[in-house]
Amino acid sequence: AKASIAGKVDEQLVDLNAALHNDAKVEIITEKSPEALEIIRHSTSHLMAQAVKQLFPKAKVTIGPAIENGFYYDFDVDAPFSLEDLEKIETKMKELAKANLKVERQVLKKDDAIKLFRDMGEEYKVELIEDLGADTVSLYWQGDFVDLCRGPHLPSTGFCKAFKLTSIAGAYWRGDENRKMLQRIYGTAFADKKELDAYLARLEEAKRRDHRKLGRELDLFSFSDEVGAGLVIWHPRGAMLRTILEDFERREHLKRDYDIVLGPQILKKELWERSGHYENYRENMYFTEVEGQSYGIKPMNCLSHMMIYKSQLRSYRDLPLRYFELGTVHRHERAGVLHGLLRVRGFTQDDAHILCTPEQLDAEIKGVISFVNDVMGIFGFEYEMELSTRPEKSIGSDEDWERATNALLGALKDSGREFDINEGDGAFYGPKIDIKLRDALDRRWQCATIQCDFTLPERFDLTYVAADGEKKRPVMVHRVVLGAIERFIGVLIEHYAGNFPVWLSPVQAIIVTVTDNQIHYAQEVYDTLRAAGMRVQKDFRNEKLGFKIREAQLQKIPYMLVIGDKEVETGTVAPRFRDGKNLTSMKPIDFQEFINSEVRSFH
RNA sequence: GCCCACAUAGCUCAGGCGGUAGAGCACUUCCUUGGUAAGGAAGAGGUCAUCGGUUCAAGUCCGAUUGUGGGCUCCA
Repeated sequence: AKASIAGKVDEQLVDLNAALHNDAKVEIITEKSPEALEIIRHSTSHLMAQAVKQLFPKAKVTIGPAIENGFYYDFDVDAPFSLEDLEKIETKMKELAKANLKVERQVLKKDDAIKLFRDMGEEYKVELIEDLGADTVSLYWQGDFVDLCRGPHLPSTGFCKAFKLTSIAGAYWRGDENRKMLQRIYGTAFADKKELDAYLARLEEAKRRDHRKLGRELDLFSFSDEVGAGLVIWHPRGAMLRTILEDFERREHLKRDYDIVLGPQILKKELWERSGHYENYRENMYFTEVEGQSYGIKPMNCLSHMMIYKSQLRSYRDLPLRYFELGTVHRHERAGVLHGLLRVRGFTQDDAHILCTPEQLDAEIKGVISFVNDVMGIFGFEYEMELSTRPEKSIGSDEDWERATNALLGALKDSGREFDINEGDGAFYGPKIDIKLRDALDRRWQCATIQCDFTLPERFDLTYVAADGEKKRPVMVHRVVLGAIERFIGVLIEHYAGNFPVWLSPVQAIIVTVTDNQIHYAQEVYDTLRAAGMRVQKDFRNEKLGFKIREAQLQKIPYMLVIGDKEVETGTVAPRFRDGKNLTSMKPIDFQEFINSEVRSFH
């Protein structure tokens, strides 16, 4: 039987025992309802706060919401929590859940609530109530514990049946780095143990696929203390993977009428001052000074592209111009944010800048969205789009911002897909569309972005001659499809768990001999396939076949071509796929054709 | 940048209360020529991240630095 845990009255979530009025539209929320998880997690966070208050009476409570995969609660404590504390808290939570304390809602006048929390020494709650600005607030009691909360909550603590505390972290009060750092405890909760276990298993799977682990095991890349944090060193197989992606990108861009361009790594500081980057982004840039001239190592590629535009007088007949560059940039990311390939200091963007007339803007943005859609499909990613609007720290006129925002909005609406709006999340020079892909484990990653910019063309006085002979200002669109190649490869590794499709595999096949007797023939096969452009490797070592198969399997090489006496006699190879399936023997030339057909389906 | 934790052989990890290091895999050599996920033996490998301090004595205790992990803030 499904237990009822809350209710919905006139589309509002309420406690199960909420008062009803005539004509109310009533719905019961059970443990299996889509709304249930959030309530369960929120109530579990209260349960955790109660446990913490009992074990650490001096701890001050702040906030504790449900989040995507669980919940957290922030506490102000004298000493940080330890891992042992976490276990104690979890044990205490189980006790409190077993006691099945009734959870009760109480509505108080603002001043009474402030007095209540002030008397308890809970100054964070006082601040929250004061900022709410409401006349009355609701509180939730369970045993001796009370928390300021909108609700709804589970009827009693016994409904918290499957939870686990997962980690401790520091977190700023109200997310402000100038305010006090609190201690946050993360946990997760589900309706039952089975769902909790499934979630924990998914975490294990994510750990197994971690691109940092696979990157080392598959010998793709490394980092070095001596080189510096956040700077990737690509090993042969990783560099091959990158090259395949880059070749793919060049082809796809040429198909869509982009021009490939290339700018220098360092540009004079004065240019960055003119673009506004020096003003807005200086502390994240690297500079180098020679003979009294300061240069900025580029953190983005747009300035060279604008120089190309400015190198001649442009006519409206030339537009749109689409400049594409696999542009390597350096950004001094703060030490604490670096993370494997996903957040680095030196990386290469598949960057393009489209310069067009205002009339062409809609079509160009639509073109980029369709480009992104094609590429995501090839890698098997679902994705979601978000529009980010003007932030507080920004440059440009209200009029330009409105025009740019409308252009993006129009293209999004025309795409026929759903999208979210992030108010105030745009770049300092313009609004943007962010595209977040979903990988095989349903995690979201930001890769593609489309940014509208009316500011840089103004600052650099970009113009074109319109049909009427007047000089006009072009619009600039910054866009990436994969984003940073480094990050995209990190996501790809985890998405495929290292089992890249054949067209992406750095090594597509490995030739494995059974004994030394076949080396001569095997070498011929190797040379033939290499010459035909296949990424093939050889393993002619004096080891048992089983051992060599195991190693190739662990390297996740798609095809193993076994050559024994039989194959030498018949002039064939015996292919085995990495899933363990053996294919029928075929001539090397036929195998090459077989692989090609698989690869061709992607482009 | 902030909070917490961590740093021992190429990799994964052991090393009570301070007394100059150990395993498995990988590597090298030899034996083995074996048909689809580990054949056998021997050998070589470490300024215990770096710098400084305490101590008769420091992987071990303390501090700083660098790097890494989980978060927070940030991501033009």
